[in-house]
Amino acid sequence: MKKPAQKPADLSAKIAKNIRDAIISGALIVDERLPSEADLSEQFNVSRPTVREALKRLAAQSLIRTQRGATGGAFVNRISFQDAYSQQITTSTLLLSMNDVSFETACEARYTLERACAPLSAERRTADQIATMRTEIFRQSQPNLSDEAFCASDVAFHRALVDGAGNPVLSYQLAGAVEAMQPLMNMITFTTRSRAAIIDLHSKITDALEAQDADGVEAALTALEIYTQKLAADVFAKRVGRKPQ
Amino acid sequence: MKKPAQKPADLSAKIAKNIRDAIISGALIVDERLPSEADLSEQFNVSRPTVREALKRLAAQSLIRTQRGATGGAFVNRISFQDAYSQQITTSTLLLSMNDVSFETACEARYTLERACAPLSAERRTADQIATMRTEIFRQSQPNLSDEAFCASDVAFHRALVDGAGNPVLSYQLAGAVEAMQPLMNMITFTTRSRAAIIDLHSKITDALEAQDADGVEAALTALEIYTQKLAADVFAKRVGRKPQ
DNA sequence: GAGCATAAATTGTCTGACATTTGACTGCAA
DNA sequence: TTGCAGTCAAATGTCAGACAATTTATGCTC
Repeated sequence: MKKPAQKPADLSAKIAKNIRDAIISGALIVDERLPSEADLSEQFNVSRPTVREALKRLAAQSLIRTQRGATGGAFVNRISFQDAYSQQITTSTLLLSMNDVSFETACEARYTLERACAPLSAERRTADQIATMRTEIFRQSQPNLSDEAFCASDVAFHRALVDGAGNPVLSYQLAGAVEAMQPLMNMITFTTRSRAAIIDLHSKITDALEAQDADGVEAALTALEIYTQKLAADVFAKRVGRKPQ
Repeated sequence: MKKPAQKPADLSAKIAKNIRDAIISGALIVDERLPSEADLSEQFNVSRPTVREALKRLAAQSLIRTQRGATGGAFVNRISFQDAYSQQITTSTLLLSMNDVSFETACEARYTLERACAPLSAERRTADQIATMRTEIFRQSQPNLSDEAFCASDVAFHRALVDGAGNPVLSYQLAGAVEAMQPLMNMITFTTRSRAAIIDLHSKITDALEAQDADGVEAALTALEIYTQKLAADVFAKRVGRKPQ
């Protein structure tokens, strides 16, 4: 007996929620194999395509992975920091670009969070991280560097600073804040003069970090925030001047 | 002419990536309608179920929404802070529970980020937020409160503190850090004595915030972090004592 | 012109089939 | 017994076609 006229109301979303809750609650543990698609379609009394749509939703959140073949199937995925990074960056980037978040607000959030890392980084930074920062500073000083490349190097510099805190949870949380700012930063055209100012502040930050001077790092970060805000304000003022509407 | 033997290699993932990139790059703007599933299946030369799997992946990330009916279809979704919150909390919670992140590390990250908000909150907190915090403190002082309810109130208290900074980006970033801690916090059994100590510190925080004393807020938060870490250490010590392995 | 019935477009779901992949099994030979 | 090759089976990946449900637009009637 078939039931062709069931209750069409986003069944795949319901099934996805059901399985997701099982994973979050711990009823399904890491690396555990889910029933096969055929079994699931029987359990939930839906067709296999519907089950598959549900599984794809979960796969999009990195909650499961699938594997073909005889011993294949869907397995509960251990979410890696890398997975979480990239997801958060995607979400944060779109959130900023779609919601008319002002440069000012995003910039303030970013530097506020980054300053929070200063004490820990000053205490724990490794020689490798200092070296990375100095490498990026050198790269930033190359005159023929494009604005995009300059921004990318800037991100790498700040990530090294954050990673210096030696706390993966902190690094993860800040990855979104720092990287999501990049598209906004890319709107700024960096002149030779402004690059020099930024590089100078980057050097101050690195020096203070090497000297384990937390207050010095914070002060330089604050100066960098103020300078960045000023640059952005100039850009926007010019745009308004050129295009009143 | 059919091509039954194409190139089976996660077509739905490729299509999803294709559309996702178009959204991120701005080629598809908010509220723009995607082609119908039939059109997409023709464009990408795949079947409709495959297209649907791709769309469900995007829906799981809140990148699109779908609507049935004559003028229905898939539309680029404006990601709300609410959407971003819940996604980030899910990811952060699982990240912590699946990766053996120590209580110590997570707690340090959380309070580090929270302290970062202190200066801004001290400056901008509204009367409403102060009132919310005092309400939660009162709730926490009820003797018959369950541990879970106590933790939930704790989260609400700290969210009010963070929201006091008046920066939605900051609130969004910290939501993950604060809420993801809750399952870890729930492992702690709060005695009457420890609740009293926490409530006392919460009061100190609120008082300092009301007085716009940023240093006072930071100091109280640090004290709270130290006390929380001590509570957790005691719990773990007891467990090890009871269960040697 | 207003109201109602119908049509059309689109997503949601089902069914059945085939392709592909990959581990396991079986049987044979050394 | 061991090693190897071929076959098989289970599972996911994909396709095709169909029907159901929903929502809007259209046209017809009064």
